[in-house]
Amino acid sequence: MTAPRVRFAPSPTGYLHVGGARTALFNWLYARHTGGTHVLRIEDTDRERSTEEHTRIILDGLRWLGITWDEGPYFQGEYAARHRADAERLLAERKAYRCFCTREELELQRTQAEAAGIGFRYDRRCLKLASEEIVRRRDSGAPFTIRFIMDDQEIAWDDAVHGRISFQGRDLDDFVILRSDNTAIYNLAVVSDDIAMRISHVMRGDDHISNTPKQIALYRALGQRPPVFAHVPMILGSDGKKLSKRHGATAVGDYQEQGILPAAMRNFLALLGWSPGGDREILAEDEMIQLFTLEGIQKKSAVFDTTKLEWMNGQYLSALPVEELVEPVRRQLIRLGVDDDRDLRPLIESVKARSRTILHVADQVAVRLDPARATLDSKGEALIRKMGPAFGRNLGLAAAALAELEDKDWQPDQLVETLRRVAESQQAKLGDIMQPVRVALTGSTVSEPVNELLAVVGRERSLQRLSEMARRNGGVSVA
RNA sequence: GGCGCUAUCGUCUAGGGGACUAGGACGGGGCCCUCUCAAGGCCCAAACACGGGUUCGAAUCCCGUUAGCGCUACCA
Repeated sequence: MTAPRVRFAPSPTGYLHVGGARTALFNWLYARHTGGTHVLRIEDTDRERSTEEHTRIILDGLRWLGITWDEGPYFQGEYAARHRADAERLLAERKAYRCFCTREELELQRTQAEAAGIGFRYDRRCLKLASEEIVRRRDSGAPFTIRFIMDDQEIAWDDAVHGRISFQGRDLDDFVILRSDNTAIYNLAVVSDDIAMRISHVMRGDDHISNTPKQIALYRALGQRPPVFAHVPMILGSDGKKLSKRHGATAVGDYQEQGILPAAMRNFLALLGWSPGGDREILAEDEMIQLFTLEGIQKKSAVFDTTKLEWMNGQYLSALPVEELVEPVRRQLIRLGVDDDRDLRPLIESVKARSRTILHVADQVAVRLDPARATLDSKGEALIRKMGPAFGRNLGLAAAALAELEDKDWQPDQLVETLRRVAESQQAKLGDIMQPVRVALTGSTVSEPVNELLAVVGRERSLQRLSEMARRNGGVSVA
């Protein structure tokens, strides 16, 4: 058996949708798993909606996810001549015919059928035209499309994910394969290209299932054996409807913006509609490739769960070496208006375990670079209210004690010792000293251990902020 | 309306006739750890859509019902 040839064939009429990205991922995984070839083909035959900008965004999104291709990108628009030749060949072999019906006429027939409660099926009136009539109309310059003759027999195939699927030819109508402007319609273009590119496995969303019998008929009419079809389930929004803009972020670029790591996105997408069997959740690229099979693809559509994506991103974030986060975090800091040339590594290290996205890391790093940026959140406010005057007083005492430490002693061990002594001298719980410090420095009651926080913020900035907050809350300033 | 696809915890899923008291993960709840949170560990709640078969035995095979979704263009 020769190595499979698969393709990802997006149309550049919008951004790279997560559903498309997942289809691309499956194709890529299958190619890598089998040692096959992954072909990228841009289906830009819808001239009205296709743009180069969209093509660029799709390519960028694939690269970001680490999805590579071995051939292409090919552009479908460049094969118009072959599409036309295929249509004309079918016409010459009497497997297709010219249709002179206008859009208006067809629209009328459709609405009439609808009103009668019957499904519309083209009535083949142009197939019945006498040949002199056809010649006459053609010579008079009347525009026409080319329609493919659908036979009435059953068309069935063994889908690699669904098993046997069967349609009756009589339920399908003679569909248009070539527009009156001589350009191919989707079904013809796809089949023509897949034949030319020797595609052996067509993996695509299962919203294409109903196109498949038409395409199989086309393969046969063109004297070719159809490829293996694998229809992968769709991705739904949380309401169970097809994922769309209404559901918020649907483009791969949106998640990149939100600080999701490509490896996390890839892992999450792989597990949406595919399972390696067993309990595996976090899968490295090579494991994914090794374990990927068509049999593991789910039949049922899957709901995109952002919360789980973020959890997975958190997993990747904490496993990632700090070095690899420095650049993405610095980029984000600049967008936040923070330009500081300090070494970010210790700061990232101290916050990344508590973060789910790069944005979240950057926000926290920004506050540690400059505690004056800290804004009180509801939990911080609640603590101040709850502690009353003790908040400012304890803060003042802590600041005074910490001020005694010299720069070289501003280390986690000494810091925690100092604060413990303050607590003991006041016969206060450690938390009553620690929490005000935490709130003063971060605005919230949540952070890394306070001693680490102080160390990372640094002596000068910490003392300044602590005194400031103590003063503002009725405590004694030491600065 | 027609045609097609699908159906296990709220969500992602494991499960291929007996190993099912239906497992894992996210999310939720609790406990431990602890200055807080996260992480980690332990625990709890939570599902085989319904009805018929087949079989000694069905989440698993078959049929029907219901529901959801997709397609039904000179879009892709």
